[in-house]
Amino acid sequence: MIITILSFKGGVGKTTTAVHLAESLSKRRSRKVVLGDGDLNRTALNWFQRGQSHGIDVGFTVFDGDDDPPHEYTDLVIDTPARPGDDEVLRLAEFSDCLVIPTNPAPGAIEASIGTLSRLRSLDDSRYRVLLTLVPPKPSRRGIQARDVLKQASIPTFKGMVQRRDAFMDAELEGVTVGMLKGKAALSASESYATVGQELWKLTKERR
Amino acid sequence: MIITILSFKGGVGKTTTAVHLAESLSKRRSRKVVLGDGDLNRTALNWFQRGQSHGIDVGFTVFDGDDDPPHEYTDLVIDTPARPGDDEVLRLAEFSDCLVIPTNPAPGAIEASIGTLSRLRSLDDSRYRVLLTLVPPKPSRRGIQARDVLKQASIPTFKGMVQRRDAFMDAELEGVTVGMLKGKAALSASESYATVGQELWKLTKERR
Amino acid sequence: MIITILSFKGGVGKTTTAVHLAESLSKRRSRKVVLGDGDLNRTALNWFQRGQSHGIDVGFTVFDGDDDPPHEYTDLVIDTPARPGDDEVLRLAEFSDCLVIPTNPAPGAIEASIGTLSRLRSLDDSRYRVLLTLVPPKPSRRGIQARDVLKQASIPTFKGMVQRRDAFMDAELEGVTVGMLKGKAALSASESYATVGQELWKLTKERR
Amino acid sequence: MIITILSFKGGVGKTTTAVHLAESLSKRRSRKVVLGDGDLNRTALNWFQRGQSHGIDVGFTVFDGDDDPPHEYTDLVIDTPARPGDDEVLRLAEFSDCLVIPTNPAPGAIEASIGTLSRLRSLDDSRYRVLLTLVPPKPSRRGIQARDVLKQASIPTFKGMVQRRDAFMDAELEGVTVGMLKGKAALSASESYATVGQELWKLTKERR
DNA sequence: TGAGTTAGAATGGCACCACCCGTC
DNA sequence: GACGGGTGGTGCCATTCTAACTCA
Repeated sequence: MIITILSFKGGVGKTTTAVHLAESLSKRRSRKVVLGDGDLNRTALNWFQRGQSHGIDVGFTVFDGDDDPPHEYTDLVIDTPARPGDDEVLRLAEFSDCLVIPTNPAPGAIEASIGTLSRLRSLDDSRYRVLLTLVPPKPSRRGIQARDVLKQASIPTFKGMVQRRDAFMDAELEGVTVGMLKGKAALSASESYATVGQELWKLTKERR
Repeated sequence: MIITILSFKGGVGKTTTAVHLAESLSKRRSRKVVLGDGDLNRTALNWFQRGQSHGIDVGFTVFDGDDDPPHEYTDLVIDTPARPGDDEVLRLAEFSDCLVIPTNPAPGAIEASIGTLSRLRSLDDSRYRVLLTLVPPKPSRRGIQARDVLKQASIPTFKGMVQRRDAFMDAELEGVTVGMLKGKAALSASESYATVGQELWKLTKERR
Repeated sequence: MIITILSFKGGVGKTTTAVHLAESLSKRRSRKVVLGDGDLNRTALNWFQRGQSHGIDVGFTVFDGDDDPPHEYTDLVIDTPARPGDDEVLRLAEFSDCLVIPTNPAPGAIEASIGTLSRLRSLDDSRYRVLLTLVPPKPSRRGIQARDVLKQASIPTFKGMVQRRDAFMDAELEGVTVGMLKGKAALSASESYATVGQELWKLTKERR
Repeated sequence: MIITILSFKGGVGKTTTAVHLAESLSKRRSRKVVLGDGDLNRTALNWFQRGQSHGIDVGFTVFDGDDDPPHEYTDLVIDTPARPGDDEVLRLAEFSDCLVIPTNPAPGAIEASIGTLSRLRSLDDSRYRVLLTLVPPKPSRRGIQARDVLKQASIPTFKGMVQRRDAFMDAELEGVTVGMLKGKAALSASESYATVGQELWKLTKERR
């Protein structure tokens, strides 16, 4: 299975999403997951470089997107560079079982996603999902409002949203996934991606 | 005076910084400020397109970075596309009175800034400043820690930091600057950029 | 008042003693204390260099022992290089109100102190004191045994002893004194030097 | 084979390391080990002077570093005076099969080692190893943290670390090595140096 | 419109428990 | 083998700040 993560704006948690969806997949029975880091900053590679020095195993393999992938895997998660062109998006959609498009609730990011995705009407709705990330905690309704705006533009979204949490920064700093950190906040953060991973799993069921 | 806003990662508040520093400059006596939107998403243009329909004047002019600037101005603020190359940074520094480099406290953004800036040792320290943006509110020490890390890498930073606040999203949504919104939060947000603007003004004093 | 810290072996807490006795003195009313770092590694200077970057004031001034001391002070604490010769010890004793000789309970350190000090019979007993440092915690009797051995050689010691504690490493790492750290351990560590400082104050009473 | 023990700070267990590595070597088949005491306090000579009166044989010979070594030996361990200069270190490295640099986890000692060793970039990495000594027992993470710091400065360390134990003082007091004492603590202490001795043996394999 | 209230996030302080060392 | 002490980890509470809601 091939999952491609892309976004039309930077800083929306693209690499965080790639890493944690890869982890979510790798926890399923007899799945060998590899994560291809195609980001220009090589954020995912840097992420786990910090952890490898502490001898930590995350359950999946990260490789440079410019290199060939490892020989054997069941699932490939691709972290793409930001701002792909329209044809590039269509090509990636053709190539992948599902496009995951993380977007934070900022007007600019939402607008960029809507602008591009409503232009690409040839995209199959079951082939992609927008994931709301960096959502402010609960008294704020930014997340729900953003999802409403996307729904009104008939753009499919994940039901699950990922809250904005310092634990994600901690995880990146330590070179691990949030699930490997201790504490209530980390657990909650981990669960949010687990939920999204489950949605993704169901969505791609018939294509496996 | 020419102020160039650049960043090595997306989603760190580059356009927000450009807009509010332009506003801060435009409030000084007999200054005519123009903001050149060079961002690939044209975020700044979209921002004020929303406001213009409400007949709002923000005190400065925004123009497409691919076009020529308006004929008369005293200060030019440039919002650049993300991820400039090393030579591009040096060229912009040569061209500008000051580079402003917004960075959020996430490890990836800090690392990208340090990586590039410590490589460019030919950069004059008085020619650029890193601005910490999207800083979590006070119980969190992420902002101070990030500034310490930058200081340790002997990278000059603005003393003032910009907190993460929903008011900035509101402002973008309304097509105005935060200073035009009501409420305590908006006032505080506006003041943080005013402080940075003052630092910037002092910094570029001798070059005016 | 001039207090000179010397030792006949390295790694017995000489700089730690100098720093915390300087602090103890500086807490007395209207005392201006300066600490001269004569150690070859400049440990005391490095110590507070770490703290100064955080804008911390320790209540006394540290200066390079090769330079002239600051103009105005009431008390001068000198951290000397290790292993002074016999004549050097006598010269320092002449020059100072009190020699403080930190020694840990290891056989080699005790032996070195006894060897040198019992050779220097011309030393006035009120002019110097051995301070037992890095003493293992209470079930261990190393500290008391060491003090007995010194007493048997009729070498004057401080009644107070300084326990071995991780808090001292923490303080050095943070560039502060233990009294500035939080926690029960740090408080206890701070009190032990306060006690020694009080003994030292009484001892040098008639010479002030 | 020539093993040189040196350190940039005093009181880090230099002589203890020299003695126990000499013992470790002397236990190998058909090895005649001599230990040259170059320390200014002649700690090693004093150490075994205490034991010789009890008619104890430690398996290797200790001689004064200012004298000529005994005529026949296969391995020479040298206990040097503290704080060698840069050129002295290079000369000793040239002269020896391996430099062993004991360092305790105190900030000052670690810093001194890093400062000197990272300056001497001409040193062959296979020619020296830092040995962490006097490491606090297990709940404390000082040892591991210190090793991480050294690793980050790309300074090679022994994998084995030597814990801080009263048994080492007992051994020095009795004039024997820890392996000759009874009790669980002494056994554990002995094993830690045996492990380091094994690492050292493998490291110098090709040079023998 | 403005003040007070509420929920949630994040840090700091605190007590409690586990592990290990050294003595009896 | 039992006990006292140091160190680190965990869980709990208090504090501070944000954003939304409510009431006058």
